[in-house]
Amino acid sequence: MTTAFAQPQNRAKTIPPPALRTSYNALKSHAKLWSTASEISELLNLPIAIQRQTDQVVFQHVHFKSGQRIHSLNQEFVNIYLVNSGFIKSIFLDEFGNEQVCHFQMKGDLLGIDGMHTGRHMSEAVALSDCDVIVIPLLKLKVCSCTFEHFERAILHIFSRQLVAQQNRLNILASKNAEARVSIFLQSLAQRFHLLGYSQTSFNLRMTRHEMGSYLGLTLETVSRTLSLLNDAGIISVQLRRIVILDAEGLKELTLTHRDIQRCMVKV
Amino acid sequence: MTTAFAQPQNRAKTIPPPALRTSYNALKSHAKLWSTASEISELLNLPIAIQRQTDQVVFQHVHFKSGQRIHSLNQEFVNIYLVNSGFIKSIFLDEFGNEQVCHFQMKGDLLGIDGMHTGRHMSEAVALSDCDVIVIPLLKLKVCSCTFEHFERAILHIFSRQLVAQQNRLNILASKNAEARVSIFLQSLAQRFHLLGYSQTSFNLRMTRHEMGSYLGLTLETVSRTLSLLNDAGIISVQLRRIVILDAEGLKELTLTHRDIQRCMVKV
DNA sequence: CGGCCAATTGAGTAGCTTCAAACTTCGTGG
DNA sequence: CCACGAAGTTTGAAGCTACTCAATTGGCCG
Repeated sequence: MTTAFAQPQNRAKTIPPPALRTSYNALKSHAKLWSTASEISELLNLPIAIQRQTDQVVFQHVHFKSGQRIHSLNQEFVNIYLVNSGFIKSIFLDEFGNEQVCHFQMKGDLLGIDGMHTGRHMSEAVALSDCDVIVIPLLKLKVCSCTFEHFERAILHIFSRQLVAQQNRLNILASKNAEARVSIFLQSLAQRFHLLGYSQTSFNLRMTRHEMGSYLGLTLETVSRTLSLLNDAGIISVQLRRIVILDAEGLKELTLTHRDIQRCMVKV
Repeated sequence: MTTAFAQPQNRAKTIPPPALRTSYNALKSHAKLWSTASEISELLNLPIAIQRQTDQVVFQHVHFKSGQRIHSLNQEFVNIYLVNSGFIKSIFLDEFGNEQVCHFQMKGDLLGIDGMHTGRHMSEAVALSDCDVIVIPLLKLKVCSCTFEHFERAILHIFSRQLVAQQNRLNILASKNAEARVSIFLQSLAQRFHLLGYSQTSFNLRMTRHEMGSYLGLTLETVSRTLSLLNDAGIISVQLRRIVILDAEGLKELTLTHRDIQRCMVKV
């Protein structure tokens, strides 16, 4: 039985901001405290499994309340975090402390790998709902190298996956208009909810218009306007954070910019 | 003595497009054919060195002429590539075959890691000048696991570094205007040339305005106009692809958008 | 020289941002 | 319980940035 790694200090250290988000703790019931490497592998949806012989090692789960920080800027890199339930944003702070949303993580997504290279986290992660997070003490794992080796290989795949995903986002920011960006975002959310077994046509956004805008490279007003537009067009129904996708096909069509269509015509 | 991995078929297979770029083969003279893992580690500028005992393994260098493909879309993922000399663009092709430039690679940069996750390359890499590229057959390395293990650890760091770099680009595309984007781009190029021992104030661009625009999320006209603007302001001198940075401080100041300054003021 | 491609420059416009105001929701404290 | 304030959202009007379309110039190569 290999040792387990306690990480309780993180939980209480960061005080949540006064604003308490709309909590949605549907998942809070099946609270687990420990996960094996196999379970983690499954959660990560990896092509190669982290091998079973490492299942003596178990990883601690930590709960975060809405608004709490999972890790913060310049914090020493010790752990990576795997979301088991809840919704998290990771943000990048520029020279002036303006936040730029990097990603929204949910079940099965990994956090905090940005700290590996420099040894310090380059970003912050903040819970947008109550969360259950598996703490993987990557550096300490080096000690029992048999486990680490498998983990490294797994993480390599995840990195590759994330790099491709980032690439995709770059392309979107570089070439799509507001309508396309928002509809791609909604579709992506819908798909992610679907994969987790939730409705893909009806869901609650967990982020503000501002956070959405930051993620999509738009202002909050443009996001709001675009949502209203899709609403008026009958493609979706928007009621504050409640989204219902009424016309999935129509939404898909919007991902093509005027520009895309023209370029397509030229080729044909 | 472990085996070395030949990879000659790549060289001749892809025919270069008719347009032959302005070649600038200053580095062509010290043509090497093989590199050890230590040499590679140094080239990659890694915090942890790939260990010396792996130096029995050597890696083949392959030459590419300007316009040739290093790897192409959907090609099976076998190798990753480390640039030893020359200038390369990696591009992403969208649904219509429009290219979106992901990155410009030069000495010490890695190519092709995007293929790891799916087993096929998600992007293409095209030489913008004559290049010398070290071929690292990542998958075959798994056989002699002692080497692979060290490599994996090294590559993990590189991935982390690249993810942070991508994050940065995302922030730029999401929040900076044309002026800021172009000046950040020029500064980044200047610094990279500097690190390689070249002049950081005077260099040749190896890419077209279109490619620059694609990378920066701008049209070629906007790039051209912005360069002319910086030229007229006396901050740089532009003569087609020849760039001279006249006022590095002035260039740095341009990286702050009107928007940034306002937000900064509000905070103070 | 002519053809081709890259780059520059201009004019007009679409789309997003900015600024501003009104409204809703939610939590807090009287 | 209601009033209040803070934060989030919506919507309008005006302005500006970057895009589109178009014409021209300059290099390069056959």
